[in-house]
Amino acid sequence: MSIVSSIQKNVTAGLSALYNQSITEKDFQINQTKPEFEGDYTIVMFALVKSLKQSPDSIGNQLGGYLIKTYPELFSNFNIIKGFLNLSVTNTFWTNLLQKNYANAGYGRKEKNGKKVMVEYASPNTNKPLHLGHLRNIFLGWSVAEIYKANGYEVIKTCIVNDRGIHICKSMIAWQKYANGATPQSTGIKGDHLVGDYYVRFENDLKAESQVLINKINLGDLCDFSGVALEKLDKLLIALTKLDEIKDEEKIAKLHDEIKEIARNNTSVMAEAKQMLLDWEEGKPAVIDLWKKMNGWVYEGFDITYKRIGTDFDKIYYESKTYLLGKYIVQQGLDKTVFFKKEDGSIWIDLTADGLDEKLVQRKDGTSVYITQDIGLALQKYEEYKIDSSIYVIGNEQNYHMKVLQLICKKLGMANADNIFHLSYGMVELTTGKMKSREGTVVDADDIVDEMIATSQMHTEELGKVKDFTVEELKDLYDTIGLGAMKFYLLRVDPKKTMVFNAEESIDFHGFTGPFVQYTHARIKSILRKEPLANNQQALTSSNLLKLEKELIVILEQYPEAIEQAAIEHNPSIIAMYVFNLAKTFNSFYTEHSIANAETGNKKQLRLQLAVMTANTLNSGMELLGTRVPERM
RNA sequence: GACUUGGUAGCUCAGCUGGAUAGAGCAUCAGCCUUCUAAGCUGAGGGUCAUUGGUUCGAAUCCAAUCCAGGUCACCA
Repeated sequence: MSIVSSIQKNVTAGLSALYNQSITEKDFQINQTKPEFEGDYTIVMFALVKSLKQSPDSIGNQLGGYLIKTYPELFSNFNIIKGFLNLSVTNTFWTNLLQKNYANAGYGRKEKNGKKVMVEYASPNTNKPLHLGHLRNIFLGWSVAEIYKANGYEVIKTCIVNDRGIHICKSMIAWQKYANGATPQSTGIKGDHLVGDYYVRFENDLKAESQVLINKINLGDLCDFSGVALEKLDKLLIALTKLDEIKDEEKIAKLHDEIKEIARNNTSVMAEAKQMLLDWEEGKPAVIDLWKKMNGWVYEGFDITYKRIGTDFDKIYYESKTYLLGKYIVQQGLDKTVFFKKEDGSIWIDLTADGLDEKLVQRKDGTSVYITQDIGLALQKYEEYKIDSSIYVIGNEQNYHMKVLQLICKKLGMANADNIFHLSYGMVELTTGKMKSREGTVVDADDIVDEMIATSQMHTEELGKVKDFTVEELKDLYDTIGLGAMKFYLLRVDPKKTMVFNAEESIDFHGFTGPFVQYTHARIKSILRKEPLANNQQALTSSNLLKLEKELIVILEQYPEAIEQAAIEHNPSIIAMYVFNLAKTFNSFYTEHSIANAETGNKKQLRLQLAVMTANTLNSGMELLGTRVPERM
């Protein structure tokens, strides 16, 4: 049990003994005492004044007196300042805590709780390489998985590959046109990048062709259009002439976007892509073969990246397989009247009673939409692994989609539908604005990883501390530091929030960064190589603890709580902040006090234990962030 | 327009289930390496917590309104 909960318990017991009133733990708060006051933990008396009908100081005095009398092994002293009861914890408590846990590598981690959770992350499309946004997603998913493991869950890491759809057809069309049979082998280009290049090629063609159409439309020439598209265009153009007078720029831009969309859909290249999608669904061998070939290149490319950044999956799902299950479930749901069919044959669910709209789950031509396969997959996950809960690491632009998905699962009677959790994370923006693939401002994952590793190499060489390392050891160290910096940078921010990626800041290895934490660890290991801690040490007599010694133990005591909180909030940044705080405190301690030349043998022993426990905890915490810590750097 | 998320130091972020004088890192300035790794440490300056009102012993935190910014509202995925 954490010290705060012990105090909570003791205070509740004390209050009921003193006042014969049942005060619960929610009726008062325990905070850490501010450094300018004496004491370790503070209880605010004001909250109790009303129910106990006494002055804050009087309650404080009685409660403080009771606590040190009743729990002398825990509390040594108290004082009251302006209604705040400050409690001092005995040195014995702190040294005992240190003695008990310093050598425990699993400190802070919980026993298995028998529950299974699935974490879905990464989930890329197979038409272009991974970018910075994917990295945030992947690091988050991995870290949350580790954090859940540390909390006693059995975790299954999974990934749904969006390998089917118009996007991959676009790459295929452009490849057929321009590639002359080029392959990753023949060009030396990583598979995912090669396929991505042809996707860009397609988009360029599409842009050029649609621009011609837009120009004609702007001149009032609609001869390229017919049917529904023509009708829509007519309406848009009329709306535009009206708005020109009002000068609502936002609305005008919106209308122009709609025109652009119609133009894009009316191009010959788009028609080719759509035809290819139909051919794919019909299973035309030539299309399927090409699809398999190009997807294969992408997977090879992804695998290289995954391996490099140290991520993997226990199970990979493919959309090309799950969509059929989705359609099957939609049929079943139709029989159960969860869904209903419209006259044109399309299938919908009515969510208006839940404050949402009607949502299409299957097109009139019988093909599945995005949510169809998600329904199938959600069910399949539960049936295949008998999981208790399911975490989806997906960007916040899909909040609505996930809300709908969860609701549908519930209506279909899925047992654990309430335990679907959407870990909704914010976009990664650049200092120059948003990343937009169409404008080529996307930061490529492989590039940025290269850059981070190169930077770590540069710094390491400049400092020249590991000149005796072998080539392999050096390479491993550069990877450890470069990736450590990268992961820490992306994980140190609350996942929910949009974050700004500052290229200059990201390669800074000082301050609130991964390398700072890694450095602290290496520093401790260096001491321990010279001053190994003997195993069979007698119990320490709890002499006076210095301020920084105690501060370190106090922070170490909070680690289990941090692990727990990180899981509750699905938030690795709690661990990042914790580990930084611990490293910072150790560094202050390190410069103030010598370990090797401590004043007494007893002190040396205590400080070595502190060093060992700090190193263990830094290692453990960084592991939860998917990051290694080096022995030397 | 509806729904939703955010606005805290020059920049990037903590703090938000109400508590004492609002914190880090970067950047700026001033110091510290013949003793355990200076990727470190110490100190200084830097704030109308978007604005206004309310709730109360006490508000960055809760409530309301307003302003600003992002996201969603597809028979795309």
